[in-house]
Amino acid sequence: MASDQTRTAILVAAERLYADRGFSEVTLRDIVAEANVNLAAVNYHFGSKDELIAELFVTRSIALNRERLRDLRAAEDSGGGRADIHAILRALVGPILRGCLGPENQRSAVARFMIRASIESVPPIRRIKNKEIDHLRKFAAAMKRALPDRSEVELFWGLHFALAMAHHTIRESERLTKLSDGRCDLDDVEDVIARVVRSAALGLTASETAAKSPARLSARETR
Amino acid sequence: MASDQTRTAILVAAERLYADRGFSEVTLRDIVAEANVNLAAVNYHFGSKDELIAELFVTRSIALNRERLRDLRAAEDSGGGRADIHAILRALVGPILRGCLGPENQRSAVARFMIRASIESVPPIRRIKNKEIDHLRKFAAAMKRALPDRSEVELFWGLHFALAMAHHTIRESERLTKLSDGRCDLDDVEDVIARVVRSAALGLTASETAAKSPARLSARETR
DNA sequence: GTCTATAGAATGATAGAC
DNA sequence: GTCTATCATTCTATAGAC
Repeated sequence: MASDQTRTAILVAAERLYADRGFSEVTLRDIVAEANVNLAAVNYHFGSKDELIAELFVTRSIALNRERLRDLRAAEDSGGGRADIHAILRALVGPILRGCLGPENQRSAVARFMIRASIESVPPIRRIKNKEIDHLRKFAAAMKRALPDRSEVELFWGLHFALAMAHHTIRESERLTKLSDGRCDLDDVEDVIARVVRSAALGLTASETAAKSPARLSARETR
Repeated sequence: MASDQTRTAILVAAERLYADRGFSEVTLRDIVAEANVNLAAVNYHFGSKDELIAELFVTRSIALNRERLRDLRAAEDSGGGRADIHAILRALVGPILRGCLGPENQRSAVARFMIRASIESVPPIRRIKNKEIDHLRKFAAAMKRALPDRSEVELFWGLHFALAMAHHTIRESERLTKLSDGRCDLDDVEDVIARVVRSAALGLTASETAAKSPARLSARETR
């Protein structure tokens, strides 16, 4: 049972250090020093540095996905099995944005770790992300119920763009703040969520005819 | 002058290997073997592994930014100093999407390198990206000329979301293909560009009143 | 100036004693 | 399960040949 103590100590120390400094800047020796355990303990309990990162990320991803699905179910239940498209998109992007944005000092080690995982795309994390497709399919299905007249291709693109805006906002929050001289307020998380949801929903509900306009031929004379 | 040969050989080999395997999977020894030069030559010509990556990325970024600005100028010139918002957004996201999407076998080592740079966000590349703000300001200014009635905050968010959709599509193209069972065609680059431009422009031109709706209070009972 | 050979410091991983 | 000692590999730095 002493094993569990060591194991947990490593996980806690690793998450804190990765959140603060990033994956590439933290060595196994840093982690074992912070956790007050032996260097070989990491390899014994997790197998490798990559598997340690993977375990951390899997744990946090499961919690995030559970939160998303709870919000989605709540939205569909309150709509009698068919949720509003805004509520669906809000369930998709709300939890991750709430965890990763907001005033600096309020962000937990958990959220800061997830930001790192989003920014520094290391191999073990990429492998896990590729398995999230089943989870996303549940949202695609809910969107189909909300907008039965939309083609599935359009729905997939809308889902994709919603995630794009949410993740990019997390990844590049610093740049957006600088670019706008602080006028874009990234600490107002609910405002950010509303913007992402509104923008993604607009693309899904606006008249489709504009999509195939010949505008694509303008402004290009070379190549 | 033999220096230039060695230098160039290192750059060519490094770009090819990084494009194929990713930054974390390629060692300096792999690069010097591919380039048929000595290990220390890398340090002599570039100082460190990070500076080699930085030089590669800077070169490619400059070329990309030049292409973007050329498209932007062309759009503004043909509109008498005020371009259509669609043309501006197209100049912003078109060049990078054309370089990084399209049929697998048509993607050059250059484009594949830029994809890697976009996916595996290593420290030297992050540092450079943070300096791109001046470049983006030129697009923000053009957007202000195109939509003088829009608040600057809205314009910055629109610019940000356009980049979000473009970059996320490059990063997660594989996942979108799998999620949609191949129904979202990422080889049709001009269609992807049209979708991104349309979606971003919609958010900027649609009636603003919806942005601050009370919908943000729905579907959340906990936390 | 240009490049090579070689040494140094640090990292992830492992074998084997306890 | 835990720990010490050690390995192979990596990036970096430098002395000195051409």
